[in-house]
Amino acid sequence: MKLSTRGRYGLKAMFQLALHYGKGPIPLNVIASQQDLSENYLEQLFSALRKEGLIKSVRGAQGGYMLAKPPEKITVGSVLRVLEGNMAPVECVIDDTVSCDKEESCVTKLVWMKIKDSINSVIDSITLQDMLNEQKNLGK
Amino acid sequence: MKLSTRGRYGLKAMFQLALHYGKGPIPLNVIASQQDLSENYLEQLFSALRKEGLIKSVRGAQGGYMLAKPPEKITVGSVLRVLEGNMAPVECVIDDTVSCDKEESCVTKLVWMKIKDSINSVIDSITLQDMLNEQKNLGK
DNA sequence: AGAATGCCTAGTAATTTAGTTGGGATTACG
DNA sequence: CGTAATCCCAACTAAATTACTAGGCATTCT
Repeated sequence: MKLSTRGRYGLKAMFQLALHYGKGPIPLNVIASQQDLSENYLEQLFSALRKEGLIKSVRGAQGGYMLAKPPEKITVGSVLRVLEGNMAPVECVIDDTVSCDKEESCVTKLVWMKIKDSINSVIDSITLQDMLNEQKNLGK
Repeated sequence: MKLSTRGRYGLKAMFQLALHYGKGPIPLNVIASQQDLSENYLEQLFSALRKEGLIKSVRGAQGGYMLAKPPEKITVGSVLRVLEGNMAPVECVIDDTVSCDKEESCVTKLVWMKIKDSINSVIDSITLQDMLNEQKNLGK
């Protein structure tokens, strides 16, 4: 049960934007080369993040990307959900609609729900600002 | 970040074995047909579970599989780790050895560790016996 | 005008997942 | 004793997903 590169690259890139928050846009190629990623691939991730309102872009020369909101308003969960889809371990616990035809009394479903809730409570409780703070502590 | 069918099928099958614990072996084809799965595929999962000592087999006619330990001694975590590998969301937090070349002060790694710890604390706290108990409650 | 950017869609290569096939070994039962 | 029921194992294949790559258009700063 692994995250894909979308979540991994994406969160790291968002953190870069957070480090630069308030100082104007950063072009994609800068982030891509800092992290040694394909610029075109990262672009796809940023496109999704932009459509969901987490970042905004400035087109044209001297353009680039920046956070659409201050780092304390962006949770890790919101980033990961854009890039990875909902963070449920199985389809049947994504939302509350009954999706599992067979079993009304499915015990494994209870397990999957507990896993889902636990993941979500972690990722929704961490903001980019928290990560910035942790970065400072690591430096010391 | 989804579980594969290995974890999903496998846990459900282990639960079936738990329901039958103490009553002799159940043949694979019974479980496979109950859950409408390929017998041969399920066999691969059981082979792994057997090698890890979670279930044991009786060969020959009237043979089958049974739990190797009572349901209260088998955690969901031990089952999922056999079938899905370690349950870390990224490679770099699987064990304590330094695997990430670049960054000593990698903030995203802290996030991944928190996710990992939270998943593991959930799955290690649920046993097959807990699932049996929950089943009873659902019935009421 | 031209260079530096973002925007978009479609293609493709690599990897992983989810099986399938088929033959062998063991054992209960008639 | 022989046959059917079972587990055991390894190799193959098909399908799906992931991770890019390619390339052209749109916008804007200088």
